[in-house]
Amino acid sequence: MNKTKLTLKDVAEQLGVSTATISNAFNRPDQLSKTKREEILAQCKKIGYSGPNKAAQILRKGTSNIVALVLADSISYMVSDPVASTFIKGVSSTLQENGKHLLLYAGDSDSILDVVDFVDGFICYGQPRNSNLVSELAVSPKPVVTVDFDIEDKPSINIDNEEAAYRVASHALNEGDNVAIFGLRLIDSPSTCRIYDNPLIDVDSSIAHRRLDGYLRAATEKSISVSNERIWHLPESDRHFARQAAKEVLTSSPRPNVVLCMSDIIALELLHLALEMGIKVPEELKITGFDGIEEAERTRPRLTTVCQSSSEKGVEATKALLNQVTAKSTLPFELQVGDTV
Amino acid sequence: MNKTKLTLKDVAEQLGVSTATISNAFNRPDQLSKTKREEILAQCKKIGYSGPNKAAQILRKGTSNIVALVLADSISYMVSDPVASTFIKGVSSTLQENGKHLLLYAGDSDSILDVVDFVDGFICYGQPRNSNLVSELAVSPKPVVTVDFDIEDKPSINIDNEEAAYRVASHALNEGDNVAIFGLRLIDSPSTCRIYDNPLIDVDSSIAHRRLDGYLRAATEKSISVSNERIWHLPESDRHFARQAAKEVLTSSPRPNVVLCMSDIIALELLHLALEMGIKVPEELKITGFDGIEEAERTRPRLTTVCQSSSEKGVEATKALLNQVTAKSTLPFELQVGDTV
DNA sequence: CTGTTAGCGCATTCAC
DNA sequence: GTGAATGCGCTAACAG
Repeated sequence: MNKTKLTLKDVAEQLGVSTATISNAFNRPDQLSKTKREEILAQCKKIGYSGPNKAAQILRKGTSNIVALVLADSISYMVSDPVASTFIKGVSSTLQENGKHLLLYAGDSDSILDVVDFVDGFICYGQPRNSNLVSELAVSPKPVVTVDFDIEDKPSINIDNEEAAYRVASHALNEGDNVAIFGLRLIDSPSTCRIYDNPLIDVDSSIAHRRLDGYLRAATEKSISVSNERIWHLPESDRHFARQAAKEVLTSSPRPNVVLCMSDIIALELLHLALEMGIKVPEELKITGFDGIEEAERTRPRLTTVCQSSSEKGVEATKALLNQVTAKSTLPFELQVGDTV
Repeated sequence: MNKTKLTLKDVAEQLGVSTATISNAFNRPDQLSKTKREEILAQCKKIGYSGPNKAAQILRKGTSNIVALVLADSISYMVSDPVASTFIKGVSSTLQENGKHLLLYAGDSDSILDVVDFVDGFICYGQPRNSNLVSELAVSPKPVVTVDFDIEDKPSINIDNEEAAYRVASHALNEGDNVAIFGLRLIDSPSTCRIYDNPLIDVDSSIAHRRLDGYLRAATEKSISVSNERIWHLPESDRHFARQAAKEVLTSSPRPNVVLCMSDIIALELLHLALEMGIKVPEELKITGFDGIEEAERTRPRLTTVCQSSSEKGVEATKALLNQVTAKSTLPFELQVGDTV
């Protein structure tokens, strides 16, 4: 048992060969004979040398096999969100297949600078809460792939949110409907509220605004107008925020007969509260969701929603990063008709 | 705009000071005057130098601020499990507070050797599916903290699983009861089944066997015997596995009037199926869970279970790692009486 | 308080 | 196929 950790140099001395030979045995099999290589590896194993030091390799090679997944929010929040965790699944399984490691990075961190030097690239899932990260990613020397939002000149994975929202809303709406919308992060407020005349945030870049565009396009086509006091802002796709909005909307008068929700989580919360209150769905209240999470499939009545495959997004984003793809790509979505419309 | 990335040496030259001064300005404020330091930092900012290269620091200092969280299973599975994701929350928030980064590591990986050189330590949550990892962690030169299982001589965070199981079972059981148990990973099988005479796995180290001990102690005290055909094995705490076990147990004859479940997820699935089948809970069927997840609090009737704070486990494990604690510690649990017993 | 120097452990030239 | 030399970018020790 050696007390101090073996280095490549130690091993080379012990085996009576040069350091390059040991290095090649581990990294470049073509540089030496098969028998010699295997002999060396066997010897190394015997003396307890498990290969070149990774920290040194990172410096020397400039690659670490570590990919940073930058989340929109704190890790705490994202990891319990079913949509985000499904995305993480897709990323992690693809990384694992390719021998890469996953570093989880919070979107409310100050900066990516303290990892940019040693990670091989970034997957950025949703617009980070700290917009500083976006600027840093934009000029990062390491590859970046964004998902559910865009950075100029960087590859991205998206669905057509406007069209998806339009499709589900078109399915739900009829002329004369009284419509409310549960939106996500539309204005700059930490709590659930109607948007009224508050300034909208990230109108150009946020998917929430694309979805809103789609909803409103469908409404307009049916000659329905939706005023700003019928549009709720929820800071997160979270059932607690949703519950409050649901209470407000279901006790408002006149009560809307359609509520378009920007996520399944908030749609389900509304659905539950409506049923508790004895409101008939869809006869008295129609509800649409967004995402297509598993819980929505299990719930009765089944939620009408737009399915996007979050895990596939994760897979595609990871592949795009690993293969140095530079194009932006748009994934398909699917209208899923349930019982709530 | 410099095309090639600036190094500390470049900067030192440009500013006309030595490399050590630049290094000290960033790393050891006490080594130079405040004014000089601030002047240097300002200059660096101006020329676009954001600090010493982290990859080089990792090699030089031997620390990276990266902590690996080794999960029991694939990341895919763990990230959607509410108990695990709550644990991850605790870990990630504590790491973030301390400026550390989180590397997620799958328990079905081949080896920890490809990260051991550059991470600062390991938190191991549950016994990794690949037992090889346990051997490697046992001799790791980097600090290790285990949670929900033990490695000799390494600090750990646990609850008293035997006692917790005993307590909830004692609450549920009455003399003459017909008892079934839904256990986790009791035998080596990838599918739901009764354990019969199959060889039990990890009897000494697994928390599932401690819980089983507790259940059986409570049963024995009430003069109840539980045969091996009344004990189910589920490979994971997953609703799909649970559904199958639930079907089996609810259609078995004589049907048990108490089912002790080793997780809330599987208890809830059993509860749902029982209600679908028109079985009255708790009159005809009593159910206990384990963990105390949020969904169990929301569900009606409320599940009787044992609450353990997974997020606190995460916090404590992280603190133990960062503070180099060496003692094993046991966290409290709490019996949560609901409506299902 | 500041500058010089010697590695951290390795991979890659380039000669042989 | 192999071995010696250079430096990846930095920090800690030391000398001034």
